[in-house]
Amino acid sequence: MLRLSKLTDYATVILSFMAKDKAQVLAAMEIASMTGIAQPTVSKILKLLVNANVLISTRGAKGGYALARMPEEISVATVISALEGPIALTECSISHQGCEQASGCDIRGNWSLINQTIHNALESVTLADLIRPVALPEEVFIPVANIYR
Amino acid sequence: MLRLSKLTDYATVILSFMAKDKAQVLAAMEIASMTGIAQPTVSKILKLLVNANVLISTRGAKGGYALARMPEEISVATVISALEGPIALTECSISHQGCEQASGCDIRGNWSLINQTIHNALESVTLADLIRPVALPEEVFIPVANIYR
DNA sequence: ATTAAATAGGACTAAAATGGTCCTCAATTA
DNA sequence: TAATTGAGGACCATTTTAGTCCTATTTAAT
Repeated sequence: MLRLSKLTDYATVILSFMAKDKAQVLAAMEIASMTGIAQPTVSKILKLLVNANVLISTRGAKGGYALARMPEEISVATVISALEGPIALTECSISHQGCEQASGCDIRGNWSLINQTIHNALESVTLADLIRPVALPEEVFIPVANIYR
Repeated sequence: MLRLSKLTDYATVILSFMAKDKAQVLAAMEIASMTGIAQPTVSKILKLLVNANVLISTRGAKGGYALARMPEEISVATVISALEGPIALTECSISHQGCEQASGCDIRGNWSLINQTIHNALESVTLADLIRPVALPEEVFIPVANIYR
């Protein structure tokens, strides 16, 4: 489905919450209770975001997590790769190693163009964009079956 | 990793092969031996592509599969959704049903913009583009660890 | 100093998705 | 009628993902 993992989805919810909250430092437990996501899961996600330099953590009592920079400076691409690793549609996009043996492999080189396009799209959207309220048009409910045609 | 499934990857290889081959109709077994992909797997993929109206099948002796239309008319988006279902990064992109209870859900509406962008990117690339030989720059080998930064 | 509150790091388990194979039925040609 | 080929779906093994938990480390407050 070319879909994001659940954890990535949670991460955007958590980050959006943090970006909107005026408090600078929030403990994992606070975030968990505010977002309704289980605390161990929240902690797991926060750790990954710290490793990716999206968040800064403070240990010890009164510790917690804070955004490492302004929401405008945090792209969706960064968040996705923090949770899921590099954004690459095919294995070949990471490295062409060992692809030469497949008879159709020369074709796949063109995937890099597609990858680049998608990466650019995700890079251009920031956390600030995500929290900006959009007037969504009236929701139209479409049964999933219909989407498959 | 936001990556395509292996089957989708195979599908592009198979379709590229078919687009380049002058024969109009190819049996699953022929395709399997030419591409090096196991025959049962090839069959599975071909069936999915028929259901998505990307291929046309002919049963019986001398039967096989042929492209339903010109390579220029077959988008990568079509191929991906044939194999993996609708292209939607988040569940909410398919339907917002039941999202209202989450405190951060109003944020996710903006995902639809991202989805649209990516969908457009994939829609704009066709099978014809995939088989067009590209002069790929000298491959630079980057250890995966470095990509994670 | 000691205690309590937090994060860091990683092991572990259960559930879900994926990849891959196989079997039976239907259609077509020779 | 026999041989060839696709249709459809069941099935299983493997991998991935989600989620939890445990132990160590760090810091603040008393």
